[in-house]
Amino acid sequence: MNEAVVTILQGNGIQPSAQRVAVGEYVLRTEDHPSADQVWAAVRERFPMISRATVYNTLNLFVEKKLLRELILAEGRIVFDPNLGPHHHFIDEESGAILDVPWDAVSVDRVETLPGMDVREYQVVMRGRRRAH
Amino acid sequence: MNEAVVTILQGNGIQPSAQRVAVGEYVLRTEDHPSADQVWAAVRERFPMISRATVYNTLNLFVEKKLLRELILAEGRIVFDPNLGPHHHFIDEESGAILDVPWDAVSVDRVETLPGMDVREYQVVMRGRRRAH
DNA sequence: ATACAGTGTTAGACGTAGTCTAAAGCCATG
DNA sequence: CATGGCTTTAGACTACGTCTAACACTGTAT
Repeated sequence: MNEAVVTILQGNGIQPSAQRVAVGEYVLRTEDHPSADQVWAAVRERFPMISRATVYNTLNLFVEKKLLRELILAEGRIVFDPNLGPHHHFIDEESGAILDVPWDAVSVDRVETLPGMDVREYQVVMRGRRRAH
Repeated sequence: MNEAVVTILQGNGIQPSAQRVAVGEYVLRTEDHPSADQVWAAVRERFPMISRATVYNTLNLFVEKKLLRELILAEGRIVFDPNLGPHHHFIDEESGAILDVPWDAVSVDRVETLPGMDVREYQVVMRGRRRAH
């Protein structure tokens, strides 16, 4: 078992079972924005007998305990983002890949003053093509 | 048959069948952001024998012909937005309602200069609570 | 050691959203 | 009124996610 992940789980009030650690080892480290079934597939490579329900339960538990954030911006699916700090998202229309965009890379104004709305959080969602830079 | 809708469909190269006009009468006028099944339910009230597949086919046709825009920001579902001009979106966390926010109500800077990304379109997605104003 | 309680895991059933398919219907044209 | 092309239909199918009920594991009290 990975000690670092065990510590993170315990620090957030989660019993570190073998299955939860296996899910955490993958999903808390990845730079991707995997869907639940992608997490299931990745974890099964090292833990072949883990069940679908356990992976879904564990992901929902991690979201509840704020180890992951749920994003709803890819094609009709929920994906998970271990990057908890505020940031924006860029979706590559060619591959469907979701990239993080640093919070300070774009600036947004006047969100706080919208009439009739208490904005608790916001982000810019961009779509386009990746290119060489 | 609603003449205005018939004209819109014909002007966009769509044969105005009775079913397509019925879908158009609802979805091209609404201020809501209905899901496909909500459109199906609404249209069936006046056209009870219309099939699910026809509604889905028609919505996809409208999107392809640019009469509707597809949004992927509600809870795991695709919704349709007849407001084609650029605008932002506010999601009321209490009710799940999606509200349009005028393009000029917020300002966004430096999107064009992101290294490695050709941004073709973008929008600000806000979440929070509605309040009296 | 043994029983028990509480937590976690499992397979599979289920619900919902959306797509696909094959057959049938409609309608303009010759 | 036969033909061909487009449209619609019901239902099968797929994918994603949740739920359920049984089972397994762990730790504590006896």
